Amino acid sequence: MSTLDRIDREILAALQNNARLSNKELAAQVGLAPSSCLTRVRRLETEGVISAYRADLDARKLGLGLQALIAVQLRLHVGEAFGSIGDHLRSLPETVAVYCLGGTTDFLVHVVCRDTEHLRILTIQSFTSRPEVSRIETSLVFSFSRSGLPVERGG
Amino acid sequence: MSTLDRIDREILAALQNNARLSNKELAAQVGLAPSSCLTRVRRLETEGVISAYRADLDARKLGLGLQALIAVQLRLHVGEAFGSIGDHLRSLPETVAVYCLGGTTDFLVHVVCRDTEHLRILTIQSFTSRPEVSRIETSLVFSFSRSGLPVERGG
DNA sequence: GCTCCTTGCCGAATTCAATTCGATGGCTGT
DNA sequence: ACAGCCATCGAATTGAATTCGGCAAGGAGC
Repeated sequence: MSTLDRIDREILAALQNNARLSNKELAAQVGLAPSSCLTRVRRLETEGVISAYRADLDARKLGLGLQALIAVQLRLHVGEAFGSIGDHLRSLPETVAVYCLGGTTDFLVHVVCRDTEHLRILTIQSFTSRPEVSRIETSLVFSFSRSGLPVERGG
Repeated sequence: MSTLDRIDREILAALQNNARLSNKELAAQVGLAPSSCLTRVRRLETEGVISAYRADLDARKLGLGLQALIAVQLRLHVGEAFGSIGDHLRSLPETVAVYCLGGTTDFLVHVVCRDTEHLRILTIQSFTSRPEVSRIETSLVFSFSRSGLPVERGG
């Protein structure tokens, strides 16, 4: 796997900002011919530097106006169940992100809900009732913003 | 703004999964003619249901092998500085996501770093040294996974 | 019940982009 | 200096995006 030069990084920055940029426009932005640009994008894809292209949706416009972070602490003796509870948390439809952490909190789960009642039922049914779970702490998310990875000078 | 029907939701699910799906393929998946499908996608974009298209990059392949969550607690009397510290946190190149929370933790910041030394300097220079910040707590992120919003039956 | 109007769909025609491929020029190592 | 390698280019081709006119279904008003 080759190293990323300045143009690669410009490509990554541009696609991180707008994944639907046409190859022609992208090529113009980075100063390459479309064919050369396409070659680089393909390489970045196959090497896994670009892992996916995703559309970001507005949760509120989907009727999901409530977001929360749920900190999960497991019982001490459930080391072997670590993976399965992680899979469970990831598989919930309300789950947007799962962090597996070091420290007293084992998992931090970002969930979206319709309303507080939905959240209440979710915490009870999918978190507290699990035997591996020792305790949870739910925090309301007032706002959430995400940005891309820093692509300039990565090493 | 109109309500989302079953086909809209199929479009959203498909684009959430692969934002670079061609309009032709997308149309085939949802059972519409390409022209009709394009009309719907345009509507979802202008209405803001689709807020962005982003390329997901592999942090490790960019030389960013260390991720952390930094919980930030502000001093009691800095209500007016809430916005500015939030902007500061969001503007850091290492920042991937910022949660503004209710509870004892005011902000939770997801950062990516090259290594532990990078993280150490980041926490000191960009977090602890800020006057608005009362205390921080840094947790290592062992793994992180993100999924799309639930698009079927939104509420 | 009829008609008008709106809305969403289709498919052909057109425009434009993606992709392929052979040729060119620079770099590396010998 | 020479040979081999690699990334680039640009023309040609393929294929997709986009536009547009017409059609059919559904609802409102009469």
